[in-house]
Amino acid sequence: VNSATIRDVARAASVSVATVSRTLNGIDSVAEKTRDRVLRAAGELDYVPNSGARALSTRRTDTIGVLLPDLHGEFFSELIRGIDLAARANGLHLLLSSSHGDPAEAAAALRAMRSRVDSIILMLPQGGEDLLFAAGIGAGTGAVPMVFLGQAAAKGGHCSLAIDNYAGASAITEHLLASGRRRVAFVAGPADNADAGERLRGYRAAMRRAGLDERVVDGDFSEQAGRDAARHILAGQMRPDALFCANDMMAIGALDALKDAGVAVPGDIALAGFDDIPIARYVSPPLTTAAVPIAEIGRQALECCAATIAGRKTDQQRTFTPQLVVRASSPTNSNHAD
Amino acid sequence: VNSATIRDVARAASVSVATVSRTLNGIDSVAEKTRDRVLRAAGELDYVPNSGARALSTRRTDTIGVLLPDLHGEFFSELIRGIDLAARANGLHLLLSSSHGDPAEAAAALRAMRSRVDSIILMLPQGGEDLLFAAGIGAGTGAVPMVFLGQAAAKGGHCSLAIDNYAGASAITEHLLASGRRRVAFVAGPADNADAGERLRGYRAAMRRAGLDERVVDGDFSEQAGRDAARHILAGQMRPDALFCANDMMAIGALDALKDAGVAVPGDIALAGFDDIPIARYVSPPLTTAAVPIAEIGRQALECCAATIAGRKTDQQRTFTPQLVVRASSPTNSNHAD
DNA sequence: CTGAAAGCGCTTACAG
DNA sequence: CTGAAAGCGCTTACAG
Repeated sequence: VNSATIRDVARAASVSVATVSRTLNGIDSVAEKTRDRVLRAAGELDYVPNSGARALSTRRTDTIGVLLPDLHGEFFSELIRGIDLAARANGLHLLLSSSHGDPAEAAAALRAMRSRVDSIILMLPQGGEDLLFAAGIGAGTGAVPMVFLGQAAAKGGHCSLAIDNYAGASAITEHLLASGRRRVAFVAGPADNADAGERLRGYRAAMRRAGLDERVVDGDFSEQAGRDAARHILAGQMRPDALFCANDMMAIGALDALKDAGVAVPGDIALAGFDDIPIARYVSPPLTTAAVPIAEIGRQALECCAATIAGRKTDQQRTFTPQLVVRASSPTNSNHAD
Repeated sequence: VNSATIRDVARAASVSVATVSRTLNGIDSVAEKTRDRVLRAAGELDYVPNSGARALSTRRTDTIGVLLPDLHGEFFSELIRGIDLAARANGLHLLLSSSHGDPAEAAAALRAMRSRVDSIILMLPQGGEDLLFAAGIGAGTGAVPMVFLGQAAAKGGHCSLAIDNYAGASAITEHLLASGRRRVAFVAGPADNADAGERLRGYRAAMRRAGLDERVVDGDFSEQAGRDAARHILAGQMRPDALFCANDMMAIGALDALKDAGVAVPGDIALAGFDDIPIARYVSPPLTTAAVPIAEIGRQALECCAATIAGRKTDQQRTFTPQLVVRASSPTNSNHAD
């Protein structure tokens, strides 16, 4: 790769490299005429500063690292889109990586990112946050500022953007109950996932308040888990009249299994999910869910990074409350005859 | 950011920085004892080489740039996932960017990426390829090797992975005709999109071979465009008995609009899409489509980058033929009474 | 307003 | 087998 260097530009414009640097960085007073000459030379040579060299002297990479547990599906797609949008607006690059749910892998990825980014947006698969800090990552002054996604509490002065899963799950459950359902079952997410835990807690609290027994089936956020859960429930004796899945993907899987089994939704069983991923409105019947502003969270995460880099603020915790979206899978005025 | 530098490690191990470098890079003969000492020191200091500095002397960044027209939806999500998978396997980082369909923006992004990556995977929105080369990007010896996605022809020794859209669209159209449909309408993709153009060509050829009139409605790959197209067609006089959308998202939009209008699918109108994005099988009825191995293409694109960097090969053109997937939206034995 | 020079943290011939 | 030194391409006090 033989691109032009700052020296080539300096030579072409008959100035020192210092002057080229100053001109291109828009700082310092550079004579109008000199400036023009430099700019023209840079343009003709199609000069683009070498980012590695620049990073070496400025200690800024203008890059944000993004570490996600997975890159699969609509949720992460939306999140990345939101992050990308804000990154472009801030002139920042994005270094993307996924940890595939393995905390050790996440730690390794974080370490590899260290010198390549100014800040990191990360979403940890499990309660891996502690693990991370135990590994010495994120602590100390030498640490890269981080923005945690989906964790209720920010540690050591880092930003954190969380979803009020408890409130969202309570709202969904209450809606199902208000529509006349009584035997509301819940399909849980991964046991070690904080978001999933809160959703479970929200469901439980709402059932308790209504004086009803809870019914929890295991799941792992995958569409297949939803399918399995639905089958499991149909095989049991006390068939529920409503099924609340901890995320939309599982609800979609469950919907499929229910249809296969000839169970009417919402006629026999009302169905609800969580997230409001784009597909949610296209399945049939459209899915009731708790809408999480995914792209917006991504955008704010990036803005948080940008602010931290710019030295404007350091930490900040924000919680997004999901909005109940009632669709045909669980109509409000349930004509459900029990 | 005060991470340990190679000098710190050298000091701690009582050797020169050259020896540390050699040890960590696994090259050259380093005495067993020295090696152990260096490794221990590096471990204790949690040393990670500064990537910018390393890139400066090796001219390798171990990073692959990915430039996509958009980051929205399942298609790109799958693609990125495939790329990421292979990147991890090859110890490569991913720098992600989207051009939002603007060729000028794409050129700027490419330029900004230049010094940050060893190779670039890019998918151009329009016939922007020519535009790119006209802008001097990708030409010459100083150029970063690129892998083109979705373009039939590789330029200047770059790799290219393409989809045989023509074959896929022909197959879909022939399937619809074979199931007894005669008035097959086509909802086109963006006029300036090469993939979309080929799909249109495939549809046209199949209709011509069958001696039938074509019927093309404009679209742009968005779900909304599919909805609009369906409405447009229902408003017309000659109502088609099959609708073939240039991609799944439009088919899903069309499906929604058809349902709203009380039109039975496939009873009144058979429906087909293209891509086989994950949602395709979850809509009701499940969508007939031409399956494109999206993640696999992403994986191979990355492998192509890796191979080029390693100096193994330079160019290569591969074409993937989509596979016809018949689902309930257009059953083979159509009980369609015309 | 501009230039010479040091320094950012690495790698790699070149000696020894 | 190991070290001293040059060099990668930038930025930034420090002089002038």
